Amino acid sequence: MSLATDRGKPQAADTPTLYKQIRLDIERRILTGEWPPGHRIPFEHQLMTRYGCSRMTVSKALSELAQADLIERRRRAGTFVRRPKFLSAVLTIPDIRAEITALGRVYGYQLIKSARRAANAVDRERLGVRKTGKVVAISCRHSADGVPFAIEDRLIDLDAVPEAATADFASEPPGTWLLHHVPWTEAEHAISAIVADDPTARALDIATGAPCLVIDRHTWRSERTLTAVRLVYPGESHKLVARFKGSLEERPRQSSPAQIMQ
Amino acid sequence: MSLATDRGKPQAADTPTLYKQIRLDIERRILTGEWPPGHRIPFEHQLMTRYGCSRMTVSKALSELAQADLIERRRRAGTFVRRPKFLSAVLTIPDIRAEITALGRVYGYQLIKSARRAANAVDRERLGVRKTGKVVAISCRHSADGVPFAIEDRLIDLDAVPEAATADFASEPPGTWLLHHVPWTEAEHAISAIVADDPTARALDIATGAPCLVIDRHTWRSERTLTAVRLVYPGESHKLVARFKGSLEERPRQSSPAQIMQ
DNA sequence: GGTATCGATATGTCTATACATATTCGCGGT
DNA sequence: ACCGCGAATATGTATAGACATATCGATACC
Repeated sequence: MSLATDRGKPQAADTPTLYKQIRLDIERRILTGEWPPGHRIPFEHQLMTRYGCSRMTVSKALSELAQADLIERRRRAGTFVRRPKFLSAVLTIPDIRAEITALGRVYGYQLIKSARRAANAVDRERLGVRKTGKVVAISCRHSADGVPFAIEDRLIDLDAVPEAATADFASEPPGTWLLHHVPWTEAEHAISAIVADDPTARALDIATGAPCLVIDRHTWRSERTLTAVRLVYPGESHKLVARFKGSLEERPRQSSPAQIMQ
Repeated sequence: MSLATDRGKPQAADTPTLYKQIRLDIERRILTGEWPPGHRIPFEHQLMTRYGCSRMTVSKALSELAQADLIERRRRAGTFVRRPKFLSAVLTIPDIRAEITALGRVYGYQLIKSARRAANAVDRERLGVRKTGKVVAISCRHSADGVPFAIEDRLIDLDAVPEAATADFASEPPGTWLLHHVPWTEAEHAISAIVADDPTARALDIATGAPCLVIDRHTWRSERTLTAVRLVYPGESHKLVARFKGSLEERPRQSSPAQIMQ
C-alpha cells in the first residue's frame, strides 16, 4: 500500500497530492478500458482501504470525476463508469482580432455599414424576439495581412445591450467590444457550408461558387437575446479546429493556440 | 445572515445545499457582471463569515467554480474572476446511427469499400504515423429515410486496434463499432467547407458544385493514433450545432438532442 | 539601486466524525 | 403474486482542526 506510506509528510516534487493520484488512477482505468462503461467502481469504503486515506479524500477525487462526466454516482447503488454517449469536443472560437494577432499577422478591420434602427420583421426573426425594439445592424470585414479573413454581419439588441449605442464600431470590431464589455450566459453556434454568391465572393476576394464556412452565433444572457452574428469564412483555406482531451488534464499556464487555422 | 440559520436541520425541498447556494450566488454575480473579469472574490475567510459556514464548505463551492473555469485561484494572492479568453462551445458529435435513429428516422448504411493493407505513404500521412503498419480503409455511406446523409472515409490503425481486423463493418458502421469497443483519450475535429466534386455529388445525390460540410476527425489513445475519418455532409441542409451553457447547470436526467440538424 | 531572505498570508490538502438522504432489498402481510 | 414498509447501505453535505505550500511584500544586506 505504497500510496499510504507518506501521509502527512512533505511530498516529493514529482508525486502529486493523494486525491489527485486516486483521481488519475481511476481515470486511467476508465480510459484504458480496464473499467468499461457501466462498470461499478469500488465503494468509497474499499477505496479508503486501498489507498489508505479518509473517505473525504476519496470522495473529492470521485466528485471531480463526476463533475467531468466520466463517472456517475448514485446513492445506495454506487459509482459507475459513464457510457460515452457521443464524441464531444470543446470548440473554442476566439475573438477574431485576437486570433489573427496571435498568428503573428497584421489584423485589418473595415466597417462596411453600421445602422441603428427599429427592429423589422427580419431582425426580430434573427434575434428570436417578439417585441419590436431598437437594434444595431453592423456589417464589417476582418483581414489578415491584407487578405480577407471573414465577413461579419451582426445584429445587437439595444434593449438588452444599451451601451452598444455609444460604442465606436468604426475603430473596434463589435465582437471584440462585446466580448470585453458584455457578460453572457449562453451561446449557440450553428456551423454550415454555403457557396459564395456574388457579393460574398467580392467581399472575400474569392471566386463566385467557392465554398464558405458559415458560423451563425446567437448569444444570450439569462434567456435574453444579446446578439446574433453570421461569420463567413473562405471555406477551403480555413478550418475550425476543435480538440478534446480526456477531460481532466491539468490546465497549462499559457494555453490555447489559434483555433481557426489557415 | 439567513443562509446560516438552518445548518444541520433538514432542508426544505426547494433550498439547495449550502455549498450550492454559495456557488450559485457567486456564479450569479459573475454572470451578471457585478463581479467583472479580474475582480478579486472575497477571501475564504470573509465568505465563511458571510455565509456562516466552515472553510471547507466555501472551498468546495470555489473548487467547483474553478474546475468549471469561471474563476482562478492563486495561493497567497486570492481568487479572481477569470477573463473570458474566447467564446467556447461544447460540440457534441454523436454516433451517426444513434443520431439518425434519435431523429425518428430510418437509418440506412452501405459499405462501399473495405480493404486491409499495409499503410502506404498517404495513409501514414493521414494517420500521422511514421512506421509502416497494417491499416483498414473503409468507405461507406449513411442515409436517413433513404436520403443520403453523409459519406465516410476512414482509416483504422490495425497495430493500435487489432480487434478491428475481425469486426464486421458490413453490418455495423465503423464509427459505431469503434465508439462501443475502443476507448480514446483525445480527439481532434477540423471542420471545413468544400464544394462537391463529381463522385461526392453522386454519392450524396446533390449537384456538383453544391457546398458540403466536412469533418476530419483524428482520434488517439495515449498519444497513439487509433483512427482518422473524413465525414462529408450536404452543406446547406445540415448544420452542426454547438450550444454552450454557462458551465454550472445541473445535469438533466435525460439530455442531449441530436446535434446535427436538418 | 539591486538582490537575497524571511515572515505573513491565502489557498491546498487531509483527517475524523457526524448526520442527512436517496435508493435498494428483503420481509411480512394481504 | 403483489404491495407496502422498514432496515440497511452508499453517497452527500458539513464541521473543526491541522499542517503544507506557494507567493506577495517588506526588510536587510550588498
